[in-house]
Parts: sequence; C-alpha cells; structure tokens
Amino acid sequence: MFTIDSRSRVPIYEQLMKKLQELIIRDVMKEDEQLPSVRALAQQLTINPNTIQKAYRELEREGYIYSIPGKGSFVSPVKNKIDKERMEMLRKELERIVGEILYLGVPKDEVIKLIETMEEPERGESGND
Amino acid sequence: MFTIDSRSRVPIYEQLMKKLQELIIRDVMKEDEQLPSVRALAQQLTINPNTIQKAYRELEREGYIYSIPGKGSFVSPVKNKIDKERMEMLRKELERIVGEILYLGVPKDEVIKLIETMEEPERGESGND
DNA sequence: TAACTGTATTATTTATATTAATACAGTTAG
DNA sequence: CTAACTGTATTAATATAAATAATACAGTTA
Repeated sequence: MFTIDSRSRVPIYEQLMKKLQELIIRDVMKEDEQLPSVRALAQQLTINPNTIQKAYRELEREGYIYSIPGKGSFVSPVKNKIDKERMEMLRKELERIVGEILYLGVPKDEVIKLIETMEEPERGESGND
Repeated sequence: MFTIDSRSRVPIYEQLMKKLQELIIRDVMKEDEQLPSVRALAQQLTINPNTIQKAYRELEREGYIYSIPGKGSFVSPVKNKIDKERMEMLRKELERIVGEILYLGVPKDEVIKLIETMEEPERGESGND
C-alpha cells in the first residue's frame, strides 16, 4: 500500500498518518472504505502492529477514521468533523499567536493587513521529508 | 535578585529567562545596565554557572541582552530589535496557521472577523508555573 | 471454535533536553 | 605581567520524554 523509511528521523507512525491523511483528503480512499488491519499492515511493512495502531488511534482522534473493535478501521464519512476539530485547534493557535503579536503593541489593523496580503493557497500539495 | 524553583518541571534556565525578560521589558533594568555575572548569579542561586550561561545565551539570541567576553552581559539598548526578531518569528507562525485555516476552505474574511473579535490585551502580566 | 478484528497495559528502547565538569580566552586593576 | 574577574566552547553525565515493542485481552464473524 505504501512504503516506510525506517531510517528517517520522522517517526514511523507519523509517516503513516501523513500518507493515510493524504489518501483520505484526496478521496483516494472513499467514505467507509475499510483500511488494512493493524496486523496485516504491520506484516506488510515489517513493523510492529502497535505502531500502526498508534497511527490509527491518532487518525481516529483527529476524525479521519473510525474503528470498530472486532470489525476494522474505516474512513470517516464526515469530513466536516475533521475540519471542525482541526479548526478548533487552529483557532486556539491563532488566538495565541495573534495575542502575542498584539502584546508587542502591533495594532490589530496591522495584523489584519498582513492576512489580507496572503494568498488563498492552491489545493493539493504533499511535501515529504 | 530572584528565586528559582528547582523542583518545578520548568527548566531552570527558562525560569531565569522569563524573570529577566520581565525585568527588561518592564524597564526595571535599564539599557546597558550590567547583569550579574554568570558565576556570581550561579553562586547566589546555588546552581551551575552553565545554566546561567544558557539563559544568557538564549536571551542574547533573542536580542534582550548582549555580552562582551571579559566584560560582562548587559541589557540590550535596542528594544526594537527584540520586537523585530520576535515579530519575524510570530509572523511566520501566523502565516503557517492562517495558511492551514485557509486550506480548510475557511474564507479570509472569516479569519479576519475572528481576529477583530479579539481584545487588545492588558499590559503587565506574568504567569508562572 | 478458529481466525480474524481493534484495544489496553506495560516494558524496552531510543532520542532529546537539561544540567554539570572542565578548560579556554578576553579584560582590567594593581 | 599577574591575579581576579569576565564570557565561551566542548564534552560528559543525567534526567525526561517520545517511540516502539511484547503481550494479553475482548469483540466479530463464518
């Protein structure tokens, strides 16, 4: 299904997450499609099942997939939930950053101006290590 | 000069940095005023001189102080430089966060609206661990 | 029941961050 | 130039945290 670089400084489970997120976001894996089982994937990639499980657990926590004990793990149908959670996180980060900037005495208008100059990004970019 | 909590989970050198930043930002320590020497402060606080030095090194990197080998360490006169560097860092973070948010399809106006609702913070807050 | 599925707990290993020991080099007063 | 101060660089030891692995448990299905 994909390849893993065990020599990379990037943790295996993160590499896994990234690739799976990619597949899900790009709709290569459709809603409710079953993911390979933790053991199957572990065997295929020759890594410990727990590492797969960690990736799956994180992906579930972030709303990308859902798992049913005994049945399997599947692509989450509600993409909006992903956005919801992610947005919540990003909003907090945004507030923190902007808070710090404002603390430095930069007027709010300046911050807004900065954002206004930013371009709406193109979709579909990967960027691996 | 100040106290350190060696039982805290916050590293000693960070505690030190925070307190010194506080003194500098609040102008308790004036421009070009000499800081206690690494050894003097180390002795006073009963901690290793290298820990002090690490704090000083970081503070210098961030523009809060400057050090002259053989002479001592002093409060940096150009406060703007602090803001400059810090702003540069924050700006990058801001762009990253906003970039991610825009990537989720949130329109720019929404982001701006979010910022507009934020309050200009009060000055002078510490917040220790 | 057998062979699959995910999960939880704990231990082990590895990486990173923090602190310390020590030696070096510049500055200045006498 | 020496003595006593200053900051700095290198390296080692220690502490903390992160990543991975071993193992046992529990649900599902044919």
